[in-house]
Amino acid sequence: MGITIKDVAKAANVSPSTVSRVVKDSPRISQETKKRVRQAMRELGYHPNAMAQSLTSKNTGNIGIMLPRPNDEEFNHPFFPEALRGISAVLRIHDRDILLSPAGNEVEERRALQRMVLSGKVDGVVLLSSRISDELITWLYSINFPFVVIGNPRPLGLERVCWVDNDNIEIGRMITQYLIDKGYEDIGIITGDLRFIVNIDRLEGYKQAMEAAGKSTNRAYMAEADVWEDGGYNAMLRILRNGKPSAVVTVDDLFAIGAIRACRDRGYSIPYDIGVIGVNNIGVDQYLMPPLTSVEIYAYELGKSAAELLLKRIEIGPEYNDCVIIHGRLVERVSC
Amino acid sequence: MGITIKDVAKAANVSPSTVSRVVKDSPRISQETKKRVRQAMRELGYHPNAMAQSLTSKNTGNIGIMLPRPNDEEFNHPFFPEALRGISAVLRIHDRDILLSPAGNEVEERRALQRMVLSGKVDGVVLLSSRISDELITWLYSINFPFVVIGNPRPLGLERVCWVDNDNIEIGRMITQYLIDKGYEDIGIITGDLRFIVNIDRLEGYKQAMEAAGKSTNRAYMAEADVWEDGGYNAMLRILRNGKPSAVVTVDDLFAIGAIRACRDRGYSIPYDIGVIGVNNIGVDQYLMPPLTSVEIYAYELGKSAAELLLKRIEIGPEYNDCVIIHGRLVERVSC
DNA sequence: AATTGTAAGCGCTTACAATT
DNA sequence: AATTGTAAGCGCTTACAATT
Repeated sequence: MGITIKDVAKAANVSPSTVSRVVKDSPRISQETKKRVRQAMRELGYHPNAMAQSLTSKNTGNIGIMLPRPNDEEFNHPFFPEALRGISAVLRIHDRDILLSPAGNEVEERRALQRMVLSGKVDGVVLLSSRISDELITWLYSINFPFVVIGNPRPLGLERVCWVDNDNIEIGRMITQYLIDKGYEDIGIITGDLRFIVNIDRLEGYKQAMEAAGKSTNRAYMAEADVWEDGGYNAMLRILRNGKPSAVVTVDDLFAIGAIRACRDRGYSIPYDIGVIGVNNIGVDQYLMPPLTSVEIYAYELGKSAAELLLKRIEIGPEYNDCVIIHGRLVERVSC
Repeated sequence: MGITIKDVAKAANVSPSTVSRVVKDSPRISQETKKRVRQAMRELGYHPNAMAQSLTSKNTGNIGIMLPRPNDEEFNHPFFPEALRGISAVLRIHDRDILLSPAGNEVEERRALQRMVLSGKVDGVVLLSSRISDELITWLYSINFPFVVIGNPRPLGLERVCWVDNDNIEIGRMITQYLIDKGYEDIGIITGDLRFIVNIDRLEGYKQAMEAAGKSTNRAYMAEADVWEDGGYNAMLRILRNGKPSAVVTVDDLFAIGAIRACRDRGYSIPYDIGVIGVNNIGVDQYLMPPLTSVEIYAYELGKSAAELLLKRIEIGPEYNDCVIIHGRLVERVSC
């Protein structure tokens, strides 16, 4: 700390602007000068001051990420580190850093985002949370700030947002169809919070597949889970109070894990008495008893594509917008 | 974007310095002036430019976090989101943001840290990775930059580093002792990579407990696992090739999950043929078959304490240093 | 003594001018 | 035409001066 462009300039016997140009490797500077300046930089241990650079150049090199709120249970889902990995992979190449603004609740979240954006700490934002409220999206949209959402902003009817998502209706259909093809008769479903589009869509896919197979959906075999394993456990218990489905579609592996436990606690064995299928293909799936059939949703790719779209959006400007849909792949194991 | 302190000054009919003081709620400004200036700020939609503030005030409001490298398998361990939650919880209160520098490998990691620090993008750093090489620690130490490590820097012999950790020798002792008390005879162990202090320590605890009980440790029943479930699976298989221990200590639940599967694949049932115990008390533990006995290590608290120490270190200066040791708590379930 | 303003400076970038 | 320098400016902070 302390060595500035001026010190280097003096040492290399050039003007500060020349040093600045050498730092950015400008073609306007001759090779000999560059050599001399770089030499001086090395000798003095010069490092550009990022804040000064940002102030003058108007870009920060930072991308803001809105994770689910750390207070929410969502935060602990393996999806997020995986998506974050994907984002990191591309930001790394472009020499950008990630800025996280810790927020405990919805109000803080909105304020955190506004501060990040309005105080100029980031060049763009990725909204990595299905619960992300329309509010954040519409606001960013309205001020024309670069952002991309991981999830489907379809209900907002905004034409030019960048987004990346799985085809969750398709995934709902896929897992339901798989059970149907296996010959299961009465197929129930455990969804997550139905204020999330991802859950609405997977449920919709389930309904479509059931209908296409000429099966009626039975409300007694449908339950909305709240939080992960416990939520899945309780939801399954509620279903079992109404009767015994032959199989159960679950919109998330963590729900499936809870549901399986509930079945077992009621004396049912998986997959013989009840088949169970999940979504996400999380790490433990193949080590569960029985190994859980699931859908790989490619969270890493989701993150990667999101970062790529955002970078393009930043570079090209508001006239750019695009979306990427990533298809799931069923991973067959033995739980159904 | 666009509204500066000067615009507000003009609108409120004061000087820029007055506006600046109002922003920081300086006691040197009268209530009436504050009111008037704030009014103007609201009307114009003023937001302070964070970069300019940082440039002049010499602090950024950002804390850098070195997560394990996203390319490493470690990155996907539930420990990290949990520790991150704890860090977030305290940074939120102090209105600080988190800066992550994506790094794919060791070299990039070092460069990322150096850039973060030397370019002045952060006021302090938390090293959240047991593999974090001494190099990073000793460097930060040598330049007197505020940092805290989650993990035990003991081998470096640096006197004044801030750190936070479990007592991993104690944890190793605790889980081994638990098996001994349960009457298990031949107790093996699956450790992780022994270049990590956490693993060395837990192994040490195991040895201490065995010795104290007058049991000899059997190299045939000791294995080093590489990556998580698969690593635990393979390690257990290697042990079973040498014979059948009556129980196995595992330094991580993910290893335990793999190990249990390996036992089952060889026809052994848990806990009747082989007892298994893990460490970390991850979310799925109680939903496993059988539910896994483990040790709660309070990753959230670890993160929280780390952030608190770091903030103090930043505020007070290099003469401050402290460490926090968080004790594990055994969570009894049915796997042993 | 309490309140406000002046002006320099933080460390860069970049339009424009100057030099060869 | 190729290379370098001058100087203003980015949006703040803060020591010091000035005013009441």
